[in-house]
Amino acid sequence: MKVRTRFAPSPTGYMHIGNLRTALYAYLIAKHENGDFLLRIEDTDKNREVEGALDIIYNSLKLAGLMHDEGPDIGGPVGPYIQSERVKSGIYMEYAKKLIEKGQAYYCFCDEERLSKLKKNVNGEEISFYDKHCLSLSKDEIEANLKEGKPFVIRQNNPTEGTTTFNDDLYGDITVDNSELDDMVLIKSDGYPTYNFANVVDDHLMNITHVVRGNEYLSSAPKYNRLYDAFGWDIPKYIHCPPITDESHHKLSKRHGAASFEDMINLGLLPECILNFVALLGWSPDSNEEIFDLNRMIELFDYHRISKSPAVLDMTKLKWMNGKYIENMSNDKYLEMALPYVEKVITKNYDKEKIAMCVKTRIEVFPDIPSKISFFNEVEKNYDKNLYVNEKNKLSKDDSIAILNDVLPVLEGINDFSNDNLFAELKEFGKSKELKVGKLMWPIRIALSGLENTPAGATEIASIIGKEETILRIKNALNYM
RNA sequence: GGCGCCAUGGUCAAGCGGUUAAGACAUCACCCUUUCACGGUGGUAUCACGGGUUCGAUUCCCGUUGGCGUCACCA
Repeated sequence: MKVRTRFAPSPTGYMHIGNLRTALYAYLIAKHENGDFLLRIEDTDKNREVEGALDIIYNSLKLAGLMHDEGPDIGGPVGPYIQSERVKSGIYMEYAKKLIEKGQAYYCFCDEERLSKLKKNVNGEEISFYDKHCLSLSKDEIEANLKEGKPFVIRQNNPTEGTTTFNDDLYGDITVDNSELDDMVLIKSDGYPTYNFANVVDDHLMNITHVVRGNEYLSSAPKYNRLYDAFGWDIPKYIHCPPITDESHHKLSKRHGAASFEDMINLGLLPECILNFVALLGWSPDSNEEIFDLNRMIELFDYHRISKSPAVLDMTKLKWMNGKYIENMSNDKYLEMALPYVEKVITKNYDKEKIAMCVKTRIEVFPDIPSKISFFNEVEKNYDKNLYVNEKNKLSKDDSIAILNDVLPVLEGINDFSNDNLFAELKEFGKSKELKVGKLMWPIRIALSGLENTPAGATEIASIIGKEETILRIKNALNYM
């Protein structure tokens, strides 16, 4: 049988990073076996509709490169792929009624008031459990209520004794007492199905073979199994994924800063890097590889190696990885992405490509660029004069002043300001003064940049800003001291 | 609170009865160097605890502790 997986988000308006990983794993499971990956929209809660949410889902998947084979936008043989549209055809109600006939579900007319009486408060948390009140309604009573137009829901009828077992490919067999199984609502009073019901019906109707989802569904999975059994349907393989958390082991939330795919994109992280990183949060390949593109992931992916325990998202490593991606980029692609950031701060007529190349191995995200290169455009006024003291080179401030004074006429005499030539000439000059290259270059670099750390050496900077500016900056430095 | 799941360094993790307990990020030291970064070498640091089972447990079983999830007409 062909492997078919699905990503089934509800349109909430953003792509949580855990969701993205779920989508990725579902995609990889399918593609590793040349199967189908489908997109289904679970919009059965009309109160939570968010405008533009659908576009965010499409755009995120596209950006991540997770192209679906069937979905609302491209159609497919088992559509429609939006649950609110499926509702219109009446399928959920139809299947719910089948369940009622089988005695596996029943009408419930309880109102909110009665329901609220069933609630208990445990440690400040509201907990409810339905008491099967409406299960005992006679056929006549039900008919009368229905005829009267009384609002109703349809509930699953779960046994109160015995146990139910389901199997997850990662977690193995999990058995729970049926007394734990609440009679959950299948069809809401507005006629829409709940997630609990719709996902079972649709996964079956769409021939899904592997159900991939977060492990917050682990505790309701037995109830889903009872639904499959009641219908006589084959139960798909379950793969419940562990959560991704923040440093304090809480679920990543919006306030954490970067909980969603778009948050991370906005931070300047590359989509392919985010995908790569997130794949490794809860899964690892057989080999020691850890930087790979989507195609390589498809090759390597074995879902049996997905971990069962939660993973903390480490921003530091994510950024490190992004730096690796930038480093490994072709120069053409790199320049295309870097240049806009360079142009933001460099207004003078310098070689912007050269400047961009200076920072290629020194940035983690593109937005790091401006702060690293702004000195090319202009030296910060009141920089710290103590920078002219450098212990490692045994350099005092007076040494620096002397070097700058000595080197000024030398530079004035050089016309070829290419890096190679400058370096050669200055090295030669240093030799005559018995100055080590490091010691000689230090004050020059400080004078040209006003910074302790720069993305380029003294002569590289000089070659970029040119002779005139180099000499000007050294004179300014001397005046400043 | 009931039920369920989970538990290897600060973090991601490999391991699936016998290992000097991989690798990566972070961290520290040194090397390289025209500063920083990159790169290189090396170091510090992990099997939550207590019982079993076994000739032998990080690995299997039970318990404890801790964390997380769930208990909606949300998904």
